[in-house]
Amino acid sequence: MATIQDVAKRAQVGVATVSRVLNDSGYVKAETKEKIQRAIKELNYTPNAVARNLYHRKTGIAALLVPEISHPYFAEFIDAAETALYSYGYQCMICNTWREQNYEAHYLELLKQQRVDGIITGVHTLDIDRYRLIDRPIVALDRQLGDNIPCVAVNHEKGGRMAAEALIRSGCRKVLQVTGQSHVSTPSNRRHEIFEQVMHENGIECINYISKWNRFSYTDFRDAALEIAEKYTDIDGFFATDMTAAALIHTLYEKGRRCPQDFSVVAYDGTYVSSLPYPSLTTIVQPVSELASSCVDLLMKLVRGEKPETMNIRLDVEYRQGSSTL
Amino acid sequence: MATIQDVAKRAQVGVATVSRVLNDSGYVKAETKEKIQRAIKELNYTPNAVARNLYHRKTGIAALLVPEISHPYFAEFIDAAETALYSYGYQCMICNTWREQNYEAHYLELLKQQRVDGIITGVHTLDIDRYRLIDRPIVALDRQLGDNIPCVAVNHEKGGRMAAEALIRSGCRKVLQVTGQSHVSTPSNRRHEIFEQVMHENGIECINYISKWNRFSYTDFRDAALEIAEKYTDIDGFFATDMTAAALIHTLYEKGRRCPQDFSVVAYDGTYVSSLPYPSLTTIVQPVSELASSCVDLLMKLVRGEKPETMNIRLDVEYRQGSSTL
DNA sequence: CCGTTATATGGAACCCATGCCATATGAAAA
DNA sequence: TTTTCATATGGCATGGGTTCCATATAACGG
Repeated sequence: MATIQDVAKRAQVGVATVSRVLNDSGYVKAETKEKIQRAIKELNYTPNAVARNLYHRKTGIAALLVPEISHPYFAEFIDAAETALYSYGYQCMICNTWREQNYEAHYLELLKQQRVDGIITGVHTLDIDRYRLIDRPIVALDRQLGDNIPCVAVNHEKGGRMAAEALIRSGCRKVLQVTGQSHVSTPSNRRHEIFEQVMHENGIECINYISKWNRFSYTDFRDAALEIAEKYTDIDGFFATDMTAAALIHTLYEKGRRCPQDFSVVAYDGTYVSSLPYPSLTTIVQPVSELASSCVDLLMKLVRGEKPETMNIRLDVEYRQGSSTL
Repeated sequence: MATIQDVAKRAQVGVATVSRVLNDSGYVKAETKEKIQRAIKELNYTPNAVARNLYHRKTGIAALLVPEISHPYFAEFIDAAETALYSYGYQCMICNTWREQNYEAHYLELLKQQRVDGIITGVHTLDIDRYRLIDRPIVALDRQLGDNIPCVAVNHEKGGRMAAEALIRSGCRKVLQVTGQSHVSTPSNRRHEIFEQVMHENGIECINYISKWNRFSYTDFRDAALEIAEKYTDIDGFFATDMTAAALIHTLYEKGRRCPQDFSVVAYDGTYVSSLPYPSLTTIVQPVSELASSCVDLLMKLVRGEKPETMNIRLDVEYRQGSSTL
């Protein structure tokens, strides 16, 4: 590919003058400018951003670490984050960690090498300490990564409470919630603690089913739903994320149990998945787009060297009534 | 951040020697090596990939152009592509074009500047000519971009035929297919031509409904489904992509029409969405992961400067029986 | 003991831009 | 006429690595 030297040679000027034209800075005679622009076109020249980035010590790239891109929650998150980054003139790199420490660690190292200007991490497997050594701006989604890394999340306490209350209103007497198997304590796990607490306060038995999958795959959800259907025949209320909730409804339907007549379901997340099953899901909705743009806004602040007003952003959840509860 | 100069100074050696240690090349005394590694650790030094990339004239980055990240088809595609790229030691940049020429053009320019090593494009809005000037390796998903850009797609003719035959087997007498509004002729549009053709061969009336949305949003799909439900009351067979098919089933159900008793539906794509509605969808499945890894394999070949054996890769589609047809 | 080779290290050009500084010209001000 | 300033342009250090080449010492065979 042509370089600025080639352009300078062809236009018979110095590289500095070409640079001035490229960046529209300093004095350049109109005539000279034309000559240079002609040379640029003739050579199909495009400035090398790598060289620019080296000089300016910034890349214009931000990275997103997610456990799984095709999970609807993260797909929507990435979608919104990319759009927000674009509006800041930033490009977006994605890193799929598959919930594995190795991937996460390797990617962090890679991103540090690539000198990305900032990182938004939505993964939870790696130790906090590993993040300390990455001296780039970082924003965490749904995870507390120490004192100097801001955390963006929704109000999961409220979400867990809303879910519990919806099932109680729906008349449930014995409920089950499907929880993740996360080792680290994340804000999002709080919803399960609150959910259980509210149930106990109301004298309702609450079973915690710990999911075993670590891939987003409908067949895994179905398998879990089948196991639940066989093991717990007397549950009349479920709390799970969108996809698992959908799998539960379908699986139990095949066992002859109708939702919402025989049992109720409250889902969590509120991705488009919640409108697909029949009956449609009553869901606690996370404002994914707002989460993403908050992360990006915050990250851009860090990139500019500004101090964020708060290290903990908590957005509100929303209750969306579907047909899976009474 | 520390540079190789800092490391050299601290270890009291030349930068060349440090470089040798970093790249494990040439001769370095064990003692010196240790000294250098100590300095690296003490300074928390990480080599600057931007500088490396500049010298080597390659970035180790590939870019994915997609119309919309959160669309399940593309989310799964990106997911698989990222994984494949990772196995080649490549990082993945994503660009959301929202089906707009401006975004697509702007991103192409940006990617050229950033000197990404390769581009996989899954978007169709921009003129072919614009791709000629991007002298980087490109692979196109589902689109013919001239003679020297390879195209990866599924056998859409077969897909369209299978869909038609499924509806015929299901006893349909008047069918409707929901098509995109694409201006450019893409391999994927072929399925609609074949579908219509097969219907006519069998003396079955076929209506083409051209979708108006250009965002992936369930409410848009529902609106379209509502319009269809009201305008065409005598249709007993539908052909549409997963999400639209789901919306049709739900909307018609609310109008008192049961699937598959009163009408049949064949969906296209075969993302996880097809397992969510009730009844589950009979679908023509595109092997999205294989499409993605084919694109990546092909792109890596181009990056290495090899000539691909074929400029047209066609993968097979699969018929998956659900409960939305008889 | 000397020429040859393996080992060990550093200097400097190179990758491709940017932008400071030096230099040169023409015009306006003094 | 001389000083001053706006205009115009080019040279070169800089950013942070890599690698070729030059140089130096130690080990080895003859």
